[in-house]
Amino acid sequence: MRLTTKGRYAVTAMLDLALHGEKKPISLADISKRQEISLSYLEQLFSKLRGQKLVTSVRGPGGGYRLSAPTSEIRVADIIDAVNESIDATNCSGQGNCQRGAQCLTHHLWCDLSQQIHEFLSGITLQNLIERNEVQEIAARQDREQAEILQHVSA
Amino acid sequence: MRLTTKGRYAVTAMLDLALHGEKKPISLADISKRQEISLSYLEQLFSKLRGQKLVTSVRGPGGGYRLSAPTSEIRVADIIDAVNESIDATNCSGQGNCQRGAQCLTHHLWCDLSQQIHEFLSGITLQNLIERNEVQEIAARQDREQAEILQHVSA
DNA sequence: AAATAATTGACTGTTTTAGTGGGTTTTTGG
DNA sequence: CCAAAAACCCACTAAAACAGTCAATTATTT
Repeated sequence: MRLTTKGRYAVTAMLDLALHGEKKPISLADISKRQEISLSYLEQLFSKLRGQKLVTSVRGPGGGYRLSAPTSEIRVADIIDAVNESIDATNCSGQGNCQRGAQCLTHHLWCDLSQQIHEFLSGITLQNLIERNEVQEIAARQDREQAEILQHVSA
Repeated sequence: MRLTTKGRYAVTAMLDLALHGEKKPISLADISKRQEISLSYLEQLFSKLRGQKLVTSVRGPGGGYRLSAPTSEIRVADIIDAVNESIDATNCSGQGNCQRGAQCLTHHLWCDLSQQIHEFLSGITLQNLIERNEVQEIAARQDREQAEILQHVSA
């Protein structure tokens, strides 16, 4: 099982989209600045997210990405799955052939753990995250910081 | 966060020890055969398990490893920790400095997830695993298989 | 003395991560 | 119409971790 920056970045970027993309599509360049994730890396991630139909894209100036479903219907588990970070904790991908075709001694333990994690992350939608106070506060801070940077540039 | 064969092997080996090591110490060679884990790799793992005082060692013929506590007091989470597979799902090791000293947008989510997993794996002891039917059955199968191999060798 | 088993440490091939860089296409605001 | 904005696509890479091997040494017991 893996949960690395890849999955974390994907969820963070999707949450950024949920917070800012109500009206117009949001460019990866914007997300890159706000969340401090490299643009090229975001492109890779969004290629997968688009493949799994979690977002839709609009090309050209003023374009960017949109969520392809309401925030209350996009679950964290879906996002992590989309970027190929399996939530599966078993070695045999749940097949039960971990020891010469049969189950290894701890097979059931990892199955139970996988299910536990999956239930937890499936129970959390982007909407749930938006409603949290900490998320609101951090988002506000990030918006302030970006506004300051824009001032510096224009000055 | 990572959960790979390293952590899985460690738990499997410890469970093997719990199942077979009631009277005499168990050699890594035995565990290696039963659980099909390379001996050299087991040596690495047990070096760490010993460092965390989860097992004690006895050198020389008839030696091997013993659990250093009753099976009901060794939790799966302890074993995974011991082999350096952090159960922490955050990028900042829980420090909250994921974005230029402040918290990133999804910091709390990963904290919650970490806690969830930790609680789950802390709630399971080796004794709990032993008491499961599937574990008993798989252990019995492994003992049978090893007995057959011994017959082949002597024949 | 010989065999057993832990202990130690260096070394290695492979995979994944976390990117970078360069180019192409599509679209639109001016 | 056209230059710029943005998605899209592909190849490449350094570093780390994983999963393991190999060889040598030390301690203990029969």
